[in-house]
Amino acid sequence: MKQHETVGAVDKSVGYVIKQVQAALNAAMDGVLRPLGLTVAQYACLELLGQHPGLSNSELARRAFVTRQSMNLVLRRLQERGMLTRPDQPAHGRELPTELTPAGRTTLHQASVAVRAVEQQLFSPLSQTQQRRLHDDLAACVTPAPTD
Amino acid sequence: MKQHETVGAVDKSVGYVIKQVQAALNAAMDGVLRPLGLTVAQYACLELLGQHPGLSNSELARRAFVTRQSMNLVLRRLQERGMLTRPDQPAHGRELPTELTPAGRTTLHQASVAVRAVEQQLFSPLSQTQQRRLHDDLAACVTPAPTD
DNA sequence: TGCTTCATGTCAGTAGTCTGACATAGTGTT
DNA sequence: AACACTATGTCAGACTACTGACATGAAGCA
Repeated sequence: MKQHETVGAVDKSVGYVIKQVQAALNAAMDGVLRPLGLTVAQYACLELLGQHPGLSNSELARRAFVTRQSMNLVLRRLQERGMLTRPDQPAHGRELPTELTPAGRTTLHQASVAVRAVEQQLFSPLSQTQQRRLHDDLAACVTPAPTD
Repeated sequence: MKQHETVGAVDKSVGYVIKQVQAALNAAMDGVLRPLGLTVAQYACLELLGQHPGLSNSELARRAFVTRQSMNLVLRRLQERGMLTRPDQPAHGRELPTELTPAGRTTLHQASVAVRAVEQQLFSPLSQTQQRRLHDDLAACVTPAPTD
């Protein structure tokens, strides 16, 4: 309704724009994953396991930016659906290394293709060079210090 | 534990790095806002109202990237704590324009200072020029088309 | 005027995530 | 060997956010 408002300070904030892009990406991912019967968290779990087989619950949680308890539920749901397997006995400590089943790999492939397309479309306003620069700038903010 | 793994594909994804930075920012904001008795969503609501007084519930929800229902609860909590006021009768349609109270403005000021410091610290690895470039690149992905 | 369409505010139910807590296994220190 | 410390998996409860639905007010059109 009020389009005549001048651009406020939040729009100048990098944090706000990051949240904006992240929200758009999340909504778009949800749109393509829902028909596949997957939530964004479940997809993240499958993608991580596809690239790093044998990750434990805690490690998956860290890399998906959720708590162990949340990831535990995600794993349980996916295991019930036969998309992954966990050993009954811990191999090393208390860790239960998780592996994808063939069914999980199939679902992951479909989801991965769809998500990749969504991401590509979202960042299409940027050139390949700009996208790489964007990636590196963001990565520099989360890597502690390039002291080595 | 497994540090010898080569960097996987998700780390090359722009979407993943965005999620990573957003998670770090959210955690850091939560850390400084919790002592003030505010959630991130409540802070976002106050900040939006501080910069755009009189926004309606729906408009606040859109700008904070949550649903109307969620923002409705946020407003109710903040109103109970005397930080904002809503008219009993809608002025125009069904919109109830919200305004900050002096108490709300005071709390907002403290929170705003803290959040600004957090953000500044998170993006400190980047120069001012790089931060502006980062902002513009991200903004280009959410603005439909610069055809005009 | 009457009808359609859309947006807003709100209620109820559901699902997902978080916090707090506990037992267990490995590591390091004395 | 004994202890403290850390990390993992898991259970229970509370909280937050979302989906679905409804009534109301405004705007557009026949």
